[in-house]
Amino acid sequence: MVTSKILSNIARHISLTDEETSFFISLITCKTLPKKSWLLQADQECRYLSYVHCGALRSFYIDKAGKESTIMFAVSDWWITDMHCYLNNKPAMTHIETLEESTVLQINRTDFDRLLEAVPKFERFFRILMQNAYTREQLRVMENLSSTAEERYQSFLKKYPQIVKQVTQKQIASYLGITPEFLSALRKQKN
Amino acid sequence: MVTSKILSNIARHISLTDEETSFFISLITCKTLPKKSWLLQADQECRYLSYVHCGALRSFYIDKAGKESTIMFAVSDWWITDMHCYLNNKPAMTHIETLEESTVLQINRTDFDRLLEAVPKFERFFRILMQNAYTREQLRVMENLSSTAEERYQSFLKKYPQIVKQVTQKQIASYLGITPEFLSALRKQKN
DNA sequence: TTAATTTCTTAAGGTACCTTAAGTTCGCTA
DNA sequence: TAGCGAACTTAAGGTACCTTAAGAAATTAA
Repeated sequence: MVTSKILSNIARHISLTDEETSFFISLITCKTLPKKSWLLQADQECRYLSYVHCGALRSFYIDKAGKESTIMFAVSDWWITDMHCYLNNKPAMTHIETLEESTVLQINRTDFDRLLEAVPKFERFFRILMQNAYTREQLRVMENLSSTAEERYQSFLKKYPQIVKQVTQKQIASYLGITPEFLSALRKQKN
Repeated sequence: MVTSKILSNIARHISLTDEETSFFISLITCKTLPKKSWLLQADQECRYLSYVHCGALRSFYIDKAGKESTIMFAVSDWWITDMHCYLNNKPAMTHIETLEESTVLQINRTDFDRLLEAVPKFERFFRILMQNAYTREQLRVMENLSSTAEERYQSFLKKYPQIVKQVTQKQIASYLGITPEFLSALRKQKN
């Protein structure tokens, strides 16, 4: 199992002893999924918080009308789950699919609690992770409220140049909250 | 200074010793602001994280075109700040105004760090606070992407019945991302 | 390589929501 | 208690973005 990447992700915010490191590693499991497979489906129990070692994933919501809305993309070194349902033990509201072959390191809910209890430093780590996730979502809400589709698209290109390379326009459109047809029209008029 | 409310807010997630409690209290300051005053203005340094003891506040963003977008409302027992700028010591992007006379308990950035260092239990407290804020924002993004204005308005009424009583329709409209005129039209057709 | 599938594009017609502007009601302050 | 400014309403005309449908291009499967 490849753990150096996840350990340096963690080391960005907290320092672990060797013992703490091995304990953490004992709690995570590695999973490799082929392209276009499910990491999670709506209504399933959301068992895992996943760190993306490599690959690309997308979480999305399907409303009653059947329309997909992309909640987030996760590429190498990102964390992904249906956070609300993972933390509150509720059936998942979202789907998570692989966009290419992906390897993830996972921790289940019980072990997550054990980890926080045994190594309180992880409270700090996840506080910072949640903090960043919160402010990122808040900025996204602000942008959705105050910008046009064109501006949001330009901002997405600028903010996530790596993701742009790994996902389709249809998926970007559903992240921006517009139709693929309209995104296509926007792209045409700019170039 | 009235501290029982903020202490039971904290006690919902962590238990403090008497000593920890007094240390925490030594770090917070109390401020009462009249109606229609500023807790924060854009471009100012964002010094404080504020707990709303009583009253009602609103944080909002003003874009280049001068349009206001409401980011959040905070009534009694909520926490509010420009989180991104508070945590990263950047000039505020948002404004926070009182909608009525309000009393807030505040902690400045330096003391926030001292608190987390001296009483690591607060890492847990703020992890949970950030977690909840994150999942709330994520649900809002989902709703903004997948629902009509009418649906978002109904959902707002249901989710925040207390807030509805304390804010104007113009402010609700700017939270939903629609014009007050359109909100007025929506309300007409339903009743 | 071809066939099948999916993505991307184009275009015409439609709708949700906006802008402007005016009138009405509400809530302050004099 | 009147008068002023803000909030709310109404309505007409406008625009950003959607829906549908079809064809072209790219990707995948065989």
